[in-house]
Amino acid sequence: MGASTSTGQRTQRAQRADARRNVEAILDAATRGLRRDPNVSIADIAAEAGVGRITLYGHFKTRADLVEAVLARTIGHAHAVFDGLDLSGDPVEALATLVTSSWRVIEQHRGVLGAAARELGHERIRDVHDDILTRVGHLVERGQAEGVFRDDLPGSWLVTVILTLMHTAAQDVDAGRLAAADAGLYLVRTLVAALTPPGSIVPVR
Amino acid sequence: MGASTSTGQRTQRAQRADARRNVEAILDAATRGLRRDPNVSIADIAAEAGVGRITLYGHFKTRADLVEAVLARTIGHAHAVFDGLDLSGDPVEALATLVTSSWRVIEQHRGVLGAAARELGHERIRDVHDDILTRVGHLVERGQAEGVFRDDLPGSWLVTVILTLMHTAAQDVDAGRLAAADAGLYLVRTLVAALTPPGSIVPVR
DNA sequence: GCTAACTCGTACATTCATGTTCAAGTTAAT
DNA sequence: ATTAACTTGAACATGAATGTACGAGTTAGC
Repeated sequence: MGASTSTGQRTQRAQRADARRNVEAILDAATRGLRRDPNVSIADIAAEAGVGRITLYGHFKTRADLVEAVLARTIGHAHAVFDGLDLSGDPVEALATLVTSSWRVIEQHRGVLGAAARELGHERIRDVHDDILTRVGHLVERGQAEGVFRDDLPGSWLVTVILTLMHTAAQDVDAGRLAAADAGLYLVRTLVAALTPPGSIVPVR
Repeated sequence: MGASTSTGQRTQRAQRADARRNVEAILDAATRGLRRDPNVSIADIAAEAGVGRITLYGHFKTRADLVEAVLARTIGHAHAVFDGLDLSGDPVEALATLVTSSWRVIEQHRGVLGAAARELGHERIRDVHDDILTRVGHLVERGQAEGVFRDDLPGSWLVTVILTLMHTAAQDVDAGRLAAADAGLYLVRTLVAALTPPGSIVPVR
């Protein structure tokens, strides 16, 4: 990471507390800024973080370094959320759990990934994005195999529908068009219905 | 429009054929470029249109003029498609008609709107976007009133779901992840199921 | 054939963003 | 109290994009 080194790299004292606070503030500001506008300037990020541009450059050598750090942190968050999910058992319940727990993370994830792709190239993010696709894909396949999810449409399309609507719900919440408290419920109802096999009854939730 | 004047503005002959061809080529290139990257440069647009940058500036005084022209043309196309749709009768069939006929237009529309919003401001596009929202909204309301669309979710959310998935399907087609021939069918199946009231059977299509 | 519309590359001015350098003040940690 | 880590604005260099100006060649339409 482009930020100042930890004790491991120098045999002196660890990074100062105000430096650590500033690094987090910069990463927070960069995350918000990049999702809003992938071309957000370094000056704007620094201003929103409440630090000088020079200070930002003290922690991140280049813009690409900063974006890389944002990407790494975002991926870490996403993995933390997904690793904590129990997606075994009834696929419909697992889908509800997945959707309710991760719609926020998905939106951050895709927003940052989009910005990072422009900055760092698609290669850098392909493998990390695939991880989430794979997890959701396995759930969809399991549901299709058990006959509780429709199999007249390919799993890849259903995965796209799931991720896209989670992203959309989060954007609507950010835009004030949807209450955060409603997002999970709306998503679960919409997606469970969308995945219900033709000829079957849409579950009441 | 920022392009060269028609006969109406000067009492000389109409715009030359090669000039009209170039204007269309520029608008086509700008539409593609803006959807790909809202910050696409004037130089790139001109190159893709196969004209000189100076020629482009001969037809459009500024970048904002060009974006405005792209917006106007895109809106015109969308209206032409929507005006030609018969959305009366069975709401489920009407939804299928809407989706099958306009997923391509929706993607163009939203891509250009997004780019135009950054360039021209959100005010300029609010009223044009509302028209399509209104038409889709009326269909959703009719379906809810007739009991064939779920009413445990607000119409505004269902409209968002419809438009978002059409946009997504078109993006997947552009990206090669989805065959164009499959897009309409996948969308219809997914959306009809998503809108089926809980406790009802998902229609087989 | 004539002529005005149309086209063009190069050069230029301006603006903005990135990244670097400088000296010096502030402050966290010992 | 000390000191090294951390912070800072201004100035600067570089590159990229927008928009303008120039003279001149091309061509569509009459």
